[in-house]
Amino acid sequence: MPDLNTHEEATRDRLLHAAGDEFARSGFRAASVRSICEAAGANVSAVKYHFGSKADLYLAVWEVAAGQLVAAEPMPTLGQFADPRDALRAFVAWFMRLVLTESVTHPWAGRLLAHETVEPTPGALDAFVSHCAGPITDEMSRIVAAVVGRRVGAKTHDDLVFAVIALCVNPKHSREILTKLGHPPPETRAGINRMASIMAEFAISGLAGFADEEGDRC
Amino acid sequence: MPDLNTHEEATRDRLLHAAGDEFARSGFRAASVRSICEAAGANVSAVKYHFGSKADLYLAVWEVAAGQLVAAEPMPTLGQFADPRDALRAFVAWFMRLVLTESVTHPWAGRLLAHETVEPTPGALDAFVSHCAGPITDEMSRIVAAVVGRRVGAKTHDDLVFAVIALCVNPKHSREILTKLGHPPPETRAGINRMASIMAEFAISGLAGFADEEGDRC
DNA sequence: CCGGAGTTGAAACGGGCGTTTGACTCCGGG
DNA sequence: CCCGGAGTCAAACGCCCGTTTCAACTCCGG
Repeated sequence: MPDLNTHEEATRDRLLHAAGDEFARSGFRAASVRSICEAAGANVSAVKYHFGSKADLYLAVWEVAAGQLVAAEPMPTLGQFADPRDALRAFVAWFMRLVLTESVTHPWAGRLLAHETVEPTPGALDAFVSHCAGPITDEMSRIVAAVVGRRVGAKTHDDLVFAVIALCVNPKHSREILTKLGHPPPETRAGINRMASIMAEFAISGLAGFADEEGDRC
Repeated sequence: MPDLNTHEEATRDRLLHAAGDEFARSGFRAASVRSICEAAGANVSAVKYHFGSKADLYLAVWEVAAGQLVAAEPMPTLGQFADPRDALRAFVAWFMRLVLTESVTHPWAGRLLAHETVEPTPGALDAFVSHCAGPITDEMSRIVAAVVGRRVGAKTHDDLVFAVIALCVNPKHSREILTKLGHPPPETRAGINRMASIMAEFAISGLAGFADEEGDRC
């Protein structure tokens, strides 16, 4: 019997942590119960015993991830900044750190969100939307509205919101092809912040074009 | 025996078309040989007989897709436009139509590209990069450089190129979650063009911010 | 009529998956 | 002392996958 964790961490907790790492790295579908259990040093039947099924284990991971999320650095909100553009800068940096940081100690939520976005898990989609994607999208929507200032159509507004979100999450979605093309996404905190500031300025200027009609010349 | 296509279209061609549709819809991994053969009205062993394996069938589909791509409307290039911003507008619209149009008669390449970007197929990645992703990225790079005008760092330049690409492909990658959030990507040609024009203006203004240092005010 | 090449068909193979089973150990309480 | 629940384990189940086998069929020149 491996005594390394016998009383330090129960099988249930080891499974939860191994599953969180695996799901955050590979997504629900690509992660396998066997590899999770191997990483946790547990038997495959322990998943059924402690959680019920792979899907239930995934939901349990989501609960932990939500807790990590609020425990880690909080989501910046529009009200905290005098200039809405500063809010957008802070939000983009926060979001990209959340999605791109691969460290084991980092909250799983951002990477889980990235996987769910590309390949939703039917049973977990609603919880994911209401607890994670929804709040992030709502705050981004408020910030975009404040930056644009002018009234734009609802459809156009949503397009712009998801355009900014696209700038943040695309490096994660396209990680492998970007690496193949010689432009791998940043991994360090400094590198992520650097890219985030570029994306934020790009977004601010882009949104400004919708604030003053056709303001690309002046 | 189903006489609907007995001599109209050989089994090999039926397989190729069914596979193209399935791969374009679901990607390589999610598409199954059995469902492709069912759609083609062929036996599973026909894949081995005519192509060798699922991976070889996929490569054959890529060859057809490349042919469809050049046969359909050609990729806009920088040199065709007096104003590089018009080139970017045309390119974004062309790219988004390529990626988002789900019609059966539409070239498979754009949707295959979207799937390969998110989840590369090891054996096909090199061919995909050199024949599809590479040329598109290169042309986008030239257009971005022309729109920005000013010399920016190579890293920043690449970030901006992939930012514009992200604006084009993200609606495809995030289709299901966007639909869940009440903002489904456009399906019709008119809807795609409308969204493309918004993304293009967003990109043009965003790039302009890098052309004149901090030109978000004037 | 024949025979072989080209093609198709049903069935099975081997492997990975999530899940389930049933026996085993351990341990506190009647 | 025995009991019974908690936890763990190896093994197997059923399913789907890509692949393979091999018999049967079609077609056509000799």
